[in-house]
Amino acid sequence: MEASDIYKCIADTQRLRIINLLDEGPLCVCHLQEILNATQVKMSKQLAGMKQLGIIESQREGTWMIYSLTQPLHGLIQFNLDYLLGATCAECNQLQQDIFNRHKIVDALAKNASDCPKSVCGDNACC
Amino acid sequence: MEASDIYKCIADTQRLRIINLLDEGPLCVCHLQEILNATQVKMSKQLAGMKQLGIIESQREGTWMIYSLTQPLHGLIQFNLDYLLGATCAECNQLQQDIFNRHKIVDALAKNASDCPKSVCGDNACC
DNA sequence: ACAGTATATACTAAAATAGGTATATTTCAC
DNA sequence: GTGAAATATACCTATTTTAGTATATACTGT
Repeated sequence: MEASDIYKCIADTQRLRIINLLDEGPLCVCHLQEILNATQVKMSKQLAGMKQLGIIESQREGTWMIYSLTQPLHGLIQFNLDYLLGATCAECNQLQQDIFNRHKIVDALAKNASDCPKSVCGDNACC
Repeated sequence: MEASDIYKCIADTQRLRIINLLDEGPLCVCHLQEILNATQVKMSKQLAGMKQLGIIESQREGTWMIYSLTQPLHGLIQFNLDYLLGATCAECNQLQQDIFNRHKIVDALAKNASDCPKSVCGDNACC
């Protein structure tokens, strides 16, 4: 994975937002879709591209496909994520907001075990 | 200048190399061309795009057009440049090598005042 | 005014990227 | 094995990006 591949990836705001969300923990496609307000196809294709690059990986859980960041996260990615989360700009604020929305959605899921993949909200002891 | 604009810019290795070279000091188009082994048109167009973004600026000196990084350099750019110069990867090594070549070329210029824009090699007291 | 050097731009073609619609695959519950 | 849910893929089109050829512009020295 070359530096330029990483920059190409995070140059797209939505891909950057995906990385940011997964940095908080694994998520399945439909929840990413919901938080980012994206279509299923677009999300699936972006995830496929990022997986091909090796930035993320997936693991099936029933009908859900759970995506997570490949560990250890490439230093350059972590570096930029940290920078952006500490900075002030339209995109940076969006990243913060996404994390907030992520918690809201995962918490809501935690109340309904059947909507809740273990690896997403297992910590919330909901399923 | 949004973060994504910056990433899009440095996602191209040659544009990243231009930024790296200019971080050492101003250079004119033809010397960038020489160091990066690029055609005149390609170089001119890349510089125009980066200037439009506000990352670099230009100043005429006779028939030469001298390009330099707009100060202060955007934190995100400086941040990534520092990271890459301290890391080990194909692209990172290239950046180091470019700086080495830059010195060689500027030093050679310093021996022939007529080839040497003041703002490029003025420090070498050649022109 | 003219020739030469450095750089920029117009125009065009090729290539890469992105997004949509329709369809396929995988798994589960019954 | 059938139907429903979640996800992936094939195929097509629109948009963006890139790079080349030819030409224009700006400046200098004569």
